This record gives sequence, structure tokens and C-alpha cells, in this order.
Amino acid sequence: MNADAQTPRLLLLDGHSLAYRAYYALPVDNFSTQTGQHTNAVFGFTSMLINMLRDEKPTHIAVAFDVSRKSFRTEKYADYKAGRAETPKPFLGQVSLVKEVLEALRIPVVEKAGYEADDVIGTLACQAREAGMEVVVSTGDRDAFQLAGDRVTILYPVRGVSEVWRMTPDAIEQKYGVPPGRYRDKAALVGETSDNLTGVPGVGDKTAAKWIVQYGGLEGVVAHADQIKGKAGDNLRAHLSEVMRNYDLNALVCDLELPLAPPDLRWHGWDREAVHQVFDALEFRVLRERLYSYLDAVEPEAESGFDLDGSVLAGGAVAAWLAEHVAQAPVGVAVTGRFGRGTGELTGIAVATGDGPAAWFDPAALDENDERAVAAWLADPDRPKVIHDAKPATLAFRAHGWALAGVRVDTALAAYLAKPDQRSYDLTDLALRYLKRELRVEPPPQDGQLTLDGLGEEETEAVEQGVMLRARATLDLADTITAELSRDDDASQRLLTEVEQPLSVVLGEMEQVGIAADTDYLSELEAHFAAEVKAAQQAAHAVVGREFNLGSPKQLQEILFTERNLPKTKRIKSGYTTDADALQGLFAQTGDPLLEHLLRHRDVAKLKSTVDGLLKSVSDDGRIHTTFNQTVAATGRLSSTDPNLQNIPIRTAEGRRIRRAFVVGPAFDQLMTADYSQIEMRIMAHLSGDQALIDAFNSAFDFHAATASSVFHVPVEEVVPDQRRKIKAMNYGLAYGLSAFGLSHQLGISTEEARGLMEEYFERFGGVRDYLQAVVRRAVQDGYTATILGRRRYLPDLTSDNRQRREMAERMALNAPIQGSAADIIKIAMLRVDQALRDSGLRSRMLLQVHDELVFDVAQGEREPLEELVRREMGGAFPLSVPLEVSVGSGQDWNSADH
DNA sequence: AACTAGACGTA
DNA sequence: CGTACGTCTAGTTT
Repeated sequence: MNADAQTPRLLLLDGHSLAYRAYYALPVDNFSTQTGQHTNAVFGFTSMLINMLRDEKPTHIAVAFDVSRKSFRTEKYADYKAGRAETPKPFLGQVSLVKEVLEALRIPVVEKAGYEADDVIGTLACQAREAGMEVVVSTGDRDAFQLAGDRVTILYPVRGVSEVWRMTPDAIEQKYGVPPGRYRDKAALVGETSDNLTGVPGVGDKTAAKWIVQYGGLEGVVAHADQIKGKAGDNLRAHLSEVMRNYDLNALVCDLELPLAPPDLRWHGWDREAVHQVFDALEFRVLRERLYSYLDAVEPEAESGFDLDGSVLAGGAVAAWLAEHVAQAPVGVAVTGRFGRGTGELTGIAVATGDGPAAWFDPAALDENDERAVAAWLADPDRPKVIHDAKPATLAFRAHGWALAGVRVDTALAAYLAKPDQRSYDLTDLALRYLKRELRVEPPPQDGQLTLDGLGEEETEAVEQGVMLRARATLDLADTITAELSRDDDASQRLLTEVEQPLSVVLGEMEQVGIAADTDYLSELEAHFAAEVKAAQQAAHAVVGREFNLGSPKQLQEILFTERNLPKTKRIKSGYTTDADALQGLFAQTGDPLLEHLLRHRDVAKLKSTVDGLLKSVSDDGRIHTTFNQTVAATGRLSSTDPNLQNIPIRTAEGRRIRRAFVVGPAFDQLMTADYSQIEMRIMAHLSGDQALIDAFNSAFDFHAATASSVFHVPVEEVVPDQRRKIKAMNYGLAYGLSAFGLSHQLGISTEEARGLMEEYFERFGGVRDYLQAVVRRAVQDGYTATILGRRRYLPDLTSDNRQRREMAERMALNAPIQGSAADIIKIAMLRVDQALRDSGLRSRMLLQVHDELVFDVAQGEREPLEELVRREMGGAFPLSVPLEVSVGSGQDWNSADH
């Protein structure tokens, strides 16, 4: 970065010193990864580093470290830095993490055995200054102040990790009363406690500075020592040897031989992939964002950006431009606007052609001729488009009256299939990762409120250029990612073109249609739950004898574990958990009446907030339009947001009442739900080929009872409910990598009993165990798991040295093919159902997907044909070695349609 | 205003 | 010490 700045600027950091500062500035308890690695020092260091990169914009950079505690100074003076406290345990190991971060950022580390980091910095600073560079040094060691000068600035960290003082020569003189060149003199007189260097007793900064000014430096002070009066003078004379020792030791060495010289320290920017990996491992989400937003990532071979011949088209010019430039070759399309809730509003459209020009236009400014031309172009499947995240755009086009066809590649979906674990598929990141190019103009946020109104001409121009850039980047990206997808086999490419892209269209339609909501009923429910919340709250307050916030786990901990002295529960970061399981356990132990009220409050407060959320999300048309996200779940599932309609309560009778608020649409006859029964177990039976399990599915008996009958060696009719319950828990748990411990916990039995149960189970269903083991082994080999459609999930942690991480990855490896294959199957089913609905001419429509369930509005008189169609298309979505059973229900609302 | 932690709803 | 999600509230930080 800043490659063309006039004066090169070298940033030098003392890694150990800054990390140590950070360690004490940030509470160690608040910074650790899920695996228990402490990260406060590396977090704080990285945070300071990012700030300095942002603020100082160095062209060159290096970080110096002490090699050990021993140096030539300890050789000279054995007690140098003696008496320092043991390095705290949680700090150990963080230095190597700091170095990992630096490596990812491609920042050189410089060390020299026998010398301290400050000597390395001193040497580099001197060399750089002589080479005409500007130098910025950051360290918590004040000895560095002696380096300050015209071209050397010291950044001295104060108060935590967010503030540094700029110690220019003036600032040093102002603070210490001596110029930087005399800082050593002052420090020798005053001493440095942290280095175990005692100075002259009774002499502080003020006195030392006075003497130095008076006698022109330490030399003068020593020479005139006998003239200095008073107690201080006596002390000086008594401690002259220490002063001279201090002066000797606090000199920074400036002539070390180092492997790297300043010109070698040019910073070529950071390695985005490596940063992703390291920051992921350290769970640095915020820092990653800060890094991205503050810094330009520079790729070594990167061209500076995209060349773009882009023009802003006025209304009336669009038709001609399209006619001239857009034909059979794919073009990139990018849009801006507001999106969500099944619709959208466009504020700008950009089109980029392969190697020709790009254009931007405002869809509101078109004349009739343009309008027709754009509509025809968008709807023409033979004029191919490439677009990043087509669904919201499609909905916005539709709201404008335009249909979109001919989407050849959706780059967001393609990137998701290539690497489904990413947290975002931001075009900027993808352009950099795959194209090694940068989208320089900041695009407006996809879901943002940014409009062209209220912006100056320049900003508007920048937005327009930015959108055209995105269109061009999308077009280029499509080639690169699809090439990546096709590298090993054609499964990923087929998933893209045959499943995800067509599904995106179906999902868009479902979002647009939405599901009807009974708002009056929701309001009643809201009032009901509100009253229940209040009652539980008052009861709880009465027991405790004062008011407190039941929604605050913190206050609850105080009351339960301190005030009422209840037994401690499972430890969490902030103390002891107050989750429902724990409260129930406490109630069983103590019978404290408060606990009942707390549990009741939790229940109804949660239900109330769900109802509140739903009420807020009902659109003007009386329907709720969720957004299905297709690129979030690493296994291939969909997710639902704003509102999430995939977690509407069903387990309790009270919760199920919420489902009654989802009703059949006006002009429709009823709601219908269709769900796969035990789809994950069926997939497991299929994938494992375990004959006993396959037989259980073919037995015509209840599946859990059938498996329980095998495990317990009793006829199916004699399986008692408790046996069935236990085996059902196992059946479900298997696909999650359930342990004996987990099973015992869930069933409330001993670990031994659980282990026995598992052994018994695998005795009968050995193929399942073999399969699960084989899946993990294969994943370790390949580095990824795959579903029945070849959907991959990469799991690098399978080979981690860290047991927790590795075992976590193993459970993911067990689960991903099963959960993911189920996702594959229902996706195929949705496409088939959608197609069959069109072909059959039925008016019924698909509304929701809840992982293994589909919800429909059933048109008048279509109950039977729809059920027949849905059973056929869902049941036949994918041939397994066991039947894909579908159960269907219908009624006036989602609750009564469920079964 | 924007973030995290804890809790909890679903499959 | 069971996978995959999203959302709410309280509490903290900017």
C-alpha cells in the first residue's frame, strides 16, 4: 500500500513488549477460543497493529522480538531485569500466535540472539533514517525514546490497546524536560524499576532534567557531581557507579548485523487466505472486519484493479446500448436497491460485457422504448447473464414488472458450493480471492438504505462506477469459480446448475408468496403471553422479596448462587449457568419455589418474543415473507431469516398455539404439510448398507420400536415405552456423533448404562458403526466429506493437533454427509414439486421449507391431487435402499395441518 | 449504534 | 462431552 508515496516509511514494532502490554490491558478471561487457547495478548497486539497500519500507512514494516531473557546486558549485569514476575501462564504461547498473525500479514519478524528487540529496532531505525526513510517505532520500552528525532517518531502505548502517544522530539522534551538525545542521561539518573536498574534516590524526572540542562548532559553532571548540594547531591555521589552502569545498559545498540536491512522490509500486503485461516482459528471476527475495512489488501501480482470502460446511461439511451453491446455472450449484471421480505426496489442496474464496455442506468429513468428493451433482454433465456446473488435481484426485477431468465452463473451460489464454510460471500472478498483483484470503489450495502438521493455528484458517480465494477467482477468471477468447481469431477458444477440455481428461483417465488398470518389471533396470543410473563415475574419477585430482572442471567446468578446459596451448576464464562436444564436440576434438588417461576417465565417470555417478532414481520398484504438463505449452512441446508420460520415452536402445547397463527391464504382451501419421516436415519441406513437397519425400515412397524425390539431382543409388540424412548434418542444422536456421556446425560442414566446401550445397539447394527468410522477415515484422507450429490464440506481441523478441535471436526464429518444428503434430497423434491405443479396446472403453491417439511396453500378442490403429486415427487426425489416415506396432513392452520 | 454472551426455538 | 441454524434480551463498548 502507499507504494507511490514520496517518502518511504518504516514501522518498527517491539512484538514482545506490545503483546505484554496487551496482555495486561485486556482481561484474559474474556479472550479465549472455544478450544481454551487464551488470546488476549495476541488480540490486543493485532488490534494495535491494525490501528497503526491504518494510521501510519507504512511502506515498510518489521516486528522485533527478544530471543530470550538473556542478552549481553544480563552478561554485563546479572540482575538486569531480575526480579520480574514469572511470565504468566496464559501469556506463554501467545507470542507464537502473534508470530502466526504476522506471517499471515506477511510482516517480517527480526530477532538477534544475545540482543533485545529494542537493539534490533535501534539498528533498523538508524539504517532507515540514514537511507532517508521516515521511521515510526512502537514499543512499551521507554529506552526507545532516545531514538526520537526529525524522522523518527515513537508511538508509546498508554491506557490499554487503543491509545498511543506520539512521542516526537518535542513531546519528549515537553514531558521529560530533556531532548531525546539526552533521554538516556535522564533515565540513567532516575533509574528504571522494571529493568531492576536503581537510580539516584530522591531524583526523579524533574531533578534529573534540571541537572542535565544545567550541566549540558550526564557527562557534565558527573563531572560537577561534587558541586551539587543537598541530599540529592549526596545521593548522586553515593550512586555514581549505578548511574554509569545504567547509562551503559540503556544505550540501544545501533550497529547490529541483521539478516534484513530496511529495503528488505517493504510490505507487500497481507495474505488474505492466511489471514482468514489464522483469524478463524483465533476467532477474531471483529479484527477481521476491521482489517478489511481499514486496509487495502495488496496482492503481490495483483493488477491494481479492474479496467473499466463504463458509461452512465441517461433515460432513452439504454435500448440502443443494449442492442449494440448485449447479445449471445454472457454479461455481468449488478444491481443496487432495497431487498428483502419477498420483494425489492431497484435504484440502479449495471451491465458489464465480456471485454467491451459497461453501463449503468437508473431503472426509474427509462423511457418506454428502454423499458421494453430491458424487459425483453432480462426475460430472454438466450441472452445469458451472470449475477452475484440472483434471488434478491430477481425479486426486485419482478417488483418492477420484469422477469429474469438466462442466469448462467450465480457467483454467490458457486462460491458457496466451492467453500460452504465461509461466513460471507461478499463480492469484494471473492474478487480478491479468486481474481486477485480489488474492487476499489466501496459498493453500497446489499440490504442497506443507501439511495442515490442525498449524495453529491461525486459520490453518486462513485456508486455508479462501483456497481459497474461489481458487474464486471461478477462476470470474471464466474469463469474462475466454475473452473474451480469442475476441477475434480462434475458433481459441484451439476449441483450449481441443476439444483442450487433453479432452486434459487423457486425460493424467490416462495418468499414472494409468503404465508398468511392471522394478526388478530397473534395479538391475542401476545396479550396472553404478556399476562403470563407478568404473573411469573410477580411471583418470582414475591419469592425473592424485591424486584429484579428475570431476563438477566447475571442478576439471576447473583440471586440463585449468592443470595439463596443454591448448589453451583455447570461453569460458564461468566460464572454458573442458569439454563433451563440447570434450573430444573436445581428444583429437583432443592424444591426452591423460585425456580418454578423462573422456568415458567423463561417459557412464556420466549413465546411472547416469538409472537412479537411475527407480528412485526407481517407485511401489508397480511402475509409473512421470510427470506430463505441458500449460502449460510455449511451442510447444504437452507436457513430462514426475518423472520425465521424454521424455528416456530411445536414441542409444547402452548408453543403450538403459535402455529395456529399461520393460516390458509384467502381464496385457498387449506394448508397442507408434507414431511419426510426419519429422513436422516433412512439416509444412514442407505449409506451404511446395514441390512438390519434397512429391514427395520421395511418392517412396517414403527421404526424406533423396531430398532428397540432388535436391541433389547424382544418382539416389537413387547417394546415398552422406556425402551423405545432410549433407542429413539440413540437413533437421533448417532448422526451427531453422540458419545456415551452425552447419551447418559440426555437420558438421565449412568454413563455405564449408556455405554452398554450403545454396545448393544452396535451389536445389532454393526454396519452403522462401520459406516460412521469409515466416513471419518475417508474425510481425513480427502480433507472433505461429500453428500449423495457430491456436495462437499472441507474440514481441515480433522488433522489438528488440538484434540477438542479435532473431535469437533470428526463429529462434523459424521453429520455433514447425513444432514447434507437430506438437504440435497428435499432440494430435489422442491424442484420436482415446483415443476410438477406447473405441469399439472394446479393452483396450489409451495410456501415454506422446514428442513424435512414442505408447507403448501391448497387451492379449492386440489387437496387430493396435490397430496398425490407431493407424495410422488417427494417420495421419488432420490432412490435410496429404503423407502422415502412422506407423511401428509392438512387443516386450516399450520398446527392442525401438522400431524 | 453495534457488538457479545447466554439462553432457547426448530430440524 | 450432540450436528445445523436465527433471534431475543441484557449488558458492554464505541
